Amino acid sequence: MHSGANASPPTAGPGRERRPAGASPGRAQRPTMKDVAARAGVGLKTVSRVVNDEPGVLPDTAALVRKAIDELGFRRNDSARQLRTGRTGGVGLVLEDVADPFYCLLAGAVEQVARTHGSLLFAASSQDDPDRECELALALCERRVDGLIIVPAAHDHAYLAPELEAGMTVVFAERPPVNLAADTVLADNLEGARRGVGHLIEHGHHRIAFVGDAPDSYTTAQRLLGYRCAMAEARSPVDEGWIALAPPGPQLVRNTLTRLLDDPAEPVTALFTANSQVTVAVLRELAVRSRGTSAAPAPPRAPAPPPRRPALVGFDDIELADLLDPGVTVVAQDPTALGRAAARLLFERLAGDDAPPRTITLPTALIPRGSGELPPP
Amino acid sequence: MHSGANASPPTAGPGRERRPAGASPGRAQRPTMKDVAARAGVGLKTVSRVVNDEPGVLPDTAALVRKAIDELGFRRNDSARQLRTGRTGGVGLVLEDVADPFYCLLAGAVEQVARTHGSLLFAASSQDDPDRECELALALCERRVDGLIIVPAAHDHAYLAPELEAGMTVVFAERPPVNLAADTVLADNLEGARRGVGHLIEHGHHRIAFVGDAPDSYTTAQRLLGYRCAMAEARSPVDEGWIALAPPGPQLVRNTLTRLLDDPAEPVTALFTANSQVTVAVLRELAVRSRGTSAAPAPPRAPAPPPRRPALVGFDDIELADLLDPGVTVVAQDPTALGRAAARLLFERLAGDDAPPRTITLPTALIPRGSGELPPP
DNA sequence: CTGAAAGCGCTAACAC
DNA sequence: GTGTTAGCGCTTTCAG
Repeated sequence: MHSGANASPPTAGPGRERRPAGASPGRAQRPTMKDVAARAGVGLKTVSRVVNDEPGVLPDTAALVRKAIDELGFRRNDSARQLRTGRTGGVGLVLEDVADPFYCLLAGAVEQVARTHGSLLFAASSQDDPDRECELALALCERRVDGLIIVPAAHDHAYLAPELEAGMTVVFAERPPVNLAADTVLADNLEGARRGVGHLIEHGHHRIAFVGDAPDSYTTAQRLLGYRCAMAEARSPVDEGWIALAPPGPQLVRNTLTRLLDDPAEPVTALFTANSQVTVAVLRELAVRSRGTSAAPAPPRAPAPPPRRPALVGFDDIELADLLDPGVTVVAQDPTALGRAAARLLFERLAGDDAPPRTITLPTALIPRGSGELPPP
Repeated sequence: MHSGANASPPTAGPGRERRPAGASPGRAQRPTMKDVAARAGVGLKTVSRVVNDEPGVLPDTAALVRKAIDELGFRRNDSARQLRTGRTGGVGLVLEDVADPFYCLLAGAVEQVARTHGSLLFAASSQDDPDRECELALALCERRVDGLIIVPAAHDHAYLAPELEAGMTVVFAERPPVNLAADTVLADNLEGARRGVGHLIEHGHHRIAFVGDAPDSYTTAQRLLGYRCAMAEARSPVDEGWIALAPPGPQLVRNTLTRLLDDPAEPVTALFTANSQVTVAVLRELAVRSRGTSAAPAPPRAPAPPPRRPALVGFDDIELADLLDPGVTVVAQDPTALGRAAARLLFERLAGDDAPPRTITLPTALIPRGSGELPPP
């Protein structure tokens, strides 16, 4: 094809039919650069130059090549390019769940930064399963992503050590890695919780419960620490019974609230909920309790005294928190900022930054909306 | 290396140092199958067999190979594998925004299905920009994803015709393609809107407004059609002034509501909001109006009569809709079901289904929560 | 300015 | 059972 005999007009060639005899009829074979070169009557490298906008091609030659490309419907095969260049133009993101409204904001930020660097995003959900995190992270390494951002589910990240040694760039977000030194971006969980609980204390509360979920979660542990700090600073003794750590199922939350709020002797007057899932579960239960109290006994004519509602501050902002009554006061961390910082750090590393691993801590914001400013009875 | 001279003990080799002299110190060179083969003292193909769990390798040999793999920290390079096999084990998803709570549910479902087929997910946000959709879709084609799911932003999908011809599998979700025949998964927008508006009519409303955003959006158009159907079926005349089509910015929404609700002659008594963004914007504005009416003039002692609140049914479910007061009645489409159906369809095609393009329409669900059951004044 | 040749790391065909 | 060879489609190197 590349011999001097190939003197026929470039546009007149019938096109090479490369599909093997047995190929399925639906799956057409894609043309390659070689095909384009043949069609345009130029060398392979010239096509490559045109496709990659490299200089040193006569405009006329380039036009010829582009014509062939369009006619053939050629599209460069990135697998081959990646194999040769070593860069994939992709970053991997492993997090708990892409469908979660919190994490999808993080993912969105990562994608946006990646885009400015010409990279596409692999999004993978670990479902908070350590094995799955490992499996996904390694699958992404196998795909030779340029870099990896991980929101850890695993409690040991030694499995990544060989990858780091082999040159993989990894940044952890929201939770730090265990048994591994790597860049990390965190929210200031302890300080945020301290301020949130401090806010309740400022509004006159002393008997404040901490409602969290998994006790072995890093963020919950940090936030609990913040709670203890705030209480200690206020010289408020903590009853260990006020600390509820259980998955936020409706029944469990109900029991917890009953125990905390309906204790005739010493009910708590305020709740600090340790993350958005818990906050929502608690809000739902509080709503049920309100309805249960007011619906049956109070006739609609007399405005029933609203059932005593505990003050509430939640960690993590939640959608429509401002439209609820009362508005939900929260300690908001910014998942977008988290993702953006992690992605930026990643691309700095990819650009050659060799400094020792860094940890970036992002501030949280206290947003008063009503629920956290309710006074004690 | 592979000549007969290579008779040294397999495990004793110093390991090939393949890093070129000028390589940056941080980026180590990854070992290849060839390195593993040398280290284990076996042939390349044997390593390949072990890595791919192919049969026909003596357990002892396999153990030897695995040892070398671990020692070297070998991980198969998927780019090379992809180049050879033609399959990438990746699917692409182009949608408006991965950070959107609606679309991230769709993305989560796609990822979950992909996972059962051993595929990873590329998630890309078009930001509803036609050019960006095109750019991303073609970039994914260049990467030779096994298949592509697109939530269209573009108004013309002819640009994908060469890709389809070349064998790319594409499924459209939520909105149909234009100028292209391809598989599509839609929600029953028209019927959903018809039922939602019908619900308001059943509750005694006749003067019902339709509040949507972009008038050129497929979904808005379909839902408006559903609105007109319902009104026509009820023999309720439609005042074209009730149809508000504008982006849901706060000021615009405020003006719209003022026009619709404060008309002293003939205010509408109910609102049908055409998607979740509009619904939320309207709810926010209604809340402001309530506060504005009750805060200033009414002293806290006398329970001010609640400002007349229009009934409201929204298209799309929204987070915490049940906790608002009143609860928000919605016509819910199931983004997870949408994503799952699209992904399943995609993998059926990849498995060889050659039938002509199909369109799947998914039902919607009317969820009464209070706002849609408010009677007219 | 252009092109031929080498090879990225792997798998598919065949040797042995 | 195991090894050798020949590419996959591209970029790199170096020669015209």
